[in-house]
Amino acid sequence: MLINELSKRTGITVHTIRFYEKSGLIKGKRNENIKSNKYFHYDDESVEKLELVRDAKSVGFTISEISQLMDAWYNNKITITQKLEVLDEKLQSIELRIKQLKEMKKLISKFKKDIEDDDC
Amino acid sequence: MLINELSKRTGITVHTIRFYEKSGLIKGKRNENIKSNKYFHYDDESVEKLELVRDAKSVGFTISEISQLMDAWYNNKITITQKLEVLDEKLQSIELRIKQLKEMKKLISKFKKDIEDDDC
DNA sequence: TGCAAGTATAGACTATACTCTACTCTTTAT
DNA sequence: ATAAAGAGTAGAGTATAGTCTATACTTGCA
Repeated sequence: MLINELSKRTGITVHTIRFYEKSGLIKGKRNENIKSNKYFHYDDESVEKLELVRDAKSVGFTISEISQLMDAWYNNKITITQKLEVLDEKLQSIELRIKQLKEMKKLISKFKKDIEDDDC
Repeated sequence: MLINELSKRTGITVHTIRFYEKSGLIKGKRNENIKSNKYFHYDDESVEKLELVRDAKSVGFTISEISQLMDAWYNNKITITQKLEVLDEKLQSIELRIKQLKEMKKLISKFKKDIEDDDC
């Protein structure tokens, strides 16, 4: 599929997809048999990757962290040990974030309760 | 206390504190009796606020979201109903983030397991 | 008294993550 | 055949959140 369809399938704009391509998150392939244009072709893996990007972004991962995750997911040039290291690191940072969010939740809830009590 | 002490107490640089002041997160007070300088004076509330800024930032809140929280915490110009609205909204966004983080955790754990199983 | 250290303001600079514009070339539909 | 739509590249512009520099004034200590 070309970039327009990839965009429609993922809901990510063509501009942003090109930005991700430049950032190395996804890679379109040019068809060697077609000499008339330089269009990039994308497969289902690109869709999958962009969905991962969207999910990882929503939990606060940066492009460079997502890049690391992508390598663990798809890159066969790094060893299994290295992959597991990246994944464990990300799991730990997720745990920490959950912990911090729960603390913030407690703080806001407490403050909310204080306001409600003062009101009576 | 002056900005230097506030910086030492919170671990936030003088530059960043000034940036937060410009952004409206904290407000130093000038002493009307002192005509020779325009130094800002800060109290314990400023320390408290900067600690809240730090905690809220660590869970991914933006400056403008933190600004809203600050208003709910300290600003008496908005009604209790409005304060509770802001707090409920933030609680909901925290819940959502926790949910998303747990999903991402599950995804990474599953992928980790797949790698470990393939290894055997 | 002098000068290093502290304070304020304005504005430049950086990094991240887009977002958009200009320009060129290709494809497709009429 | 031609014009709109789509694709590519380069580079400019935007928003957020700082970070740093220059300049000028004030304070505190030897």
